[in-house]
Amino acid sequence: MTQISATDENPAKKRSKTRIQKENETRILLAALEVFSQNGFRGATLDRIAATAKMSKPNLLYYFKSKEEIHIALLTDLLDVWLAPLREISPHGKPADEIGSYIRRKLESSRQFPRESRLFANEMLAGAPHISDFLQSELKQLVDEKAAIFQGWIDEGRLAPCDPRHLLFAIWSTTQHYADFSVQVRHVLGLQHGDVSYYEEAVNMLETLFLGRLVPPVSTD
Amino acid sequence: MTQISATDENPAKKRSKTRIQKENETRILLAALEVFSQNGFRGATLDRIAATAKMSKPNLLYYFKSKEEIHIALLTDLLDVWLAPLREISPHGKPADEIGSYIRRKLESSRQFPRESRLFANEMLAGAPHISDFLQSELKQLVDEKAAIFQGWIDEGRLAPCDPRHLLFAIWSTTQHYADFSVQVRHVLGLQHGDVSYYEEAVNMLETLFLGRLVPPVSTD
DNA sequence: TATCATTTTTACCGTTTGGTCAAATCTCTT
DNA sequence: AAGAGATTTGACCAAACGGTAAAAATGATA
Repeated sequence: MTQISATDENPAKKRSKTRIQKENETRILLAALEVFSQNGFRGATLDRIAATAKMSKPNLLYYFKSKEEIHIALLTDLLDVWLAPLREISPHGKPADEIGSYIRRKLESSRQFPRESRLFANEMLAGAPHISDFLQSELKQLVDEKAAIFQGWIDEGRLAPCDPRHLLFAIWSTTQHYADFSVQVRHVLGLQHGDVSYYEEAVNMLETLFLGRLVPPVSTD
Repeated sequence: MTQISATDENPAKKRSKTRIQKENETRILLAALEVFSQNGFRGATLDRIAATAKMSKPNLLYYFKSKEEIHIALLTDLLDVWLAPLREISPHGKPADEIGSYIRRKLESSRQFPRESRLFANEMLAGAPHISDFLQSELKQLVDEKAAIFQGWIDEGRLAPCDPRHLLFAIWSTTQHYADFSVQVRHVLGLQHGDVSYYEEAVNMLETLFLGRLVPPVSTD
């Protein structure tokens, strides 16, 4: 299985790209994102991607050699975007500020790139056949680094004792949920297709959850 | 698109089932769960399901008329299991007890039925083509009911002000994450394939998160 | 053990799938 | 306007796909 790292670059193999080349590659990747994010790699078909891109299948294959190459191109683009919000966490800020703004960044990322989020989720569900190297190297390293920051805050008593990496899991899952499970969210809230007005409520909920006290410390119970 | 409700029952259409019938249907559903949960409906193939069940494809189709029928059988079985932990939430308990035990039930469900969780997640990512009716009726109704309980606690000052339905989303996402994204969890934690020892840490994290105070109310910042 | 229903297999069908190829068309530069 | 390179198309292919038909094998029962 072909693997990907976040820092992949194609070091000037061929001549610079034509206008048509750039346009069509963009169209193809956009169409492929739509299809892959709904049906996963195996569930997606070149015919469907080509139809979505309003292009013939052989024409599509003129720009990308195979189905897998398209998928890999999408994932490679994704991985940097994926790490960006996490990279920004700084050891110098206040815990509440850093965690709060991380949550807002992740939530904003979910709202802006729901299909990218679902693409990633599909890859996870399939067992990460294309990005297990990335998970074990780049991601693990970055998580270890940021977890150390959290641990520092915990040691200083500025953050409740908890496993920092599981704290990250909780932030990832709650924020990405609004993209990956948006159908469920909308149906349960009684919203129309495409209505993403729930993101404002989501910010409030997650700030209450991660920064506030959900169950009052002194309860009447 | 064929739809499913949680309360589907097949009211004695045919004679009672043979021993072989029961055995083989079980084998097929188990194999199908394995395949569907990894690749989604479109990504799964009858050949692969048959191979996993160690059975010829026509033999498999002797027990289930079509690929969709197998999928529907799996989802139907799933939906009741899915609602069970939520149903148990009682208005008479203490908020912390009720929420805490709900989290533990959901987490236990993730540990015991990770493939079922991924089957559900795949259906969500695909836009819930088979269970949108379920989401809009049974699930929404139950969520409204339980959200009212939470709202009652909020009104009495026993639970921090928050949108109860989004609180449920947060619990769902964090608990199901350990099944749906288990590859990522294991890789980030540096665990081997199949090692699910992280569930103990997960319980601690989620109890701290939902019941405790993550960022101390009075901080040194 | 003969009988009948259940179960399994073999051979197949039409369609979809990922992908190729060569010819035709278009675009850009001179 | 011509030529070269880039782009697009239609015709095609082998394999995989979901599914069928009928015969063969097996199981239960009397």
